[in-house]
Amino acid sequence: MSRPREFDVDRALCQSMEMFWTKGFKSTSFEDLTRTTQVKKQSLYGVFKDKRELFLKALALYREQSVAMLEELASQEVSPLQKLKAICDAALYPNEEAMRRGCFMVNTVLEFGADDQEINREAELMYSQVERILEKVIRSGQERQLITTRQSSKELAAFLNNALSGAKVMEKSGASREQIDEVLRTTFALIAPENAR
Amino acid sequence: MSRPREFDVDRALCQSMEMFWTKGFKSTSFEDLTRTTQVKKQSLYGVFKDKRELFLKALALYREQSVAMLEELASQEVSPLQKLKAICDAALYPNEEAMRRGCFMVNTVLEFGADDQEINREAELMYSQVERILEKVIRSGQERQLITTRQSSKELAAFLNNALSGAKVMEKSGASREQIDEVLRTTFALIAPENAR
DNA sequence: TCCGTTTTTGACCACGCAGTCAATAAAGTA
DNA sequence: TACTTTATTGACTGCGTGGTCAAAAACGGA
Repeated sequence: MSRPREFDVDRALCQSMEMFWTKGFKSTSFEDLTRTTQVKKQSLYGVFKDKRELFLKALALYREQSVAMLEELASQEVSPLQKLKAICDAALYPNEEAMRRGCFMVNTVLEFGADDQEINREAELMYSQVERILEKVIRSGQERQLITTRQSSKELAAFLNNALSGAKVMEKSGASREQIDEVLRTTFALIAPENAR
Repeated sequence: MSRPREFDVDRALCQSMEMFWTKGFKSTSFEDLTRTTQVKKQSLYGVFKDKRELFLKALALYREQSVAMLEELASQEVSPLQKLKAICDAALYPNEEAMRRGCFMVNTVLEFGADDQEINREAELMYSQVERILEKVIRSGQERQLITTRQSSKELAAFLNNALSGAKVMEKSGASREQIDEVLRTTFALIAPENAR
């Protein structure tokens, strides 16, 4: 009936995500996108309304991938504290380049600010999903008496998530992994003074 | 000898800082700057080499002002824990608009990323100055047995500073003050379980 | 083989941007 | 008052940008 599309939309979206993650929204030009995706401008516009829609789709993809990775880790058969540590590691260092790029969601929230509702809806979604995962693991740690501070699992999850945000800022500002890990060690030591190794 | 300058450089720098703080580097156009400062383009160029130099000066000014404010708070005659709380409050809510703008330094680090050495030198300077202040207060809290966790003052200062970074991200992402304060309460409760009210 | 539909392609446009130029104005000095 | 020096002013420039247009190409169906 008609000419079929020659490029893989998911692939292009994924590559665009990498680009936006690395350079941010404003600093990524459409030419950057056509170069990395090898898809011509008009073909992208045929699928995505404009640069912003492509960005929002890329951001949602990032959230889905990240949350899926953390959920996977939370379902492993290790102790709750080890799970928490693994989740933090994965959130901060999901792959090789992440140290330079930081967290796409944090970068984005900071770039767009408090006024952009669509962006902030996405960010809140990620925050709540990550906190839900953290809370579940923390609760199981409390049930096994590994975490005995008097705070609720919800409070601790929000607290830990916040510490992660801070670490993601450090990451982007070029702090060494050792510096970041020291902060994280302190954080864990405060949550589980007896059992944080 | 020659015609004297008509505008106040410090005043223009301060106004530029507000602008950059609100909109970031890339999103602030030179026209934004000439409008808020009421100084014509060429006059600004007469004092500052280019937009970037003006930005760097504004960033340094922000750091100086912020650190001075925190130092002032640290020298008040109240208990160390109250001091810490006051410092955190001042770091997060230095004035009315800060909730929307977040922290200029965190915003900047996230905008420029790990590659910009000049920016990161400035950020590291602020980090180290703030941590030095925090550490001093924490140490006095330890000496008075108000803080009895086993971590060193240096570790706790880095940890607290990191929690502040996280809170600054929440701030910029439009979280409510109540949400932020809850995280901060948890943070203080973990540092000083007995004495954090 | 021809037609209708949709993708592809590259040229194109209007705009906002940082930074520059050259003419003019204003001060101090002699 | 004339001269030197610097600040001011507004017009200008070149570039990169997101987004559009219209022609050409490729496919499926008849």
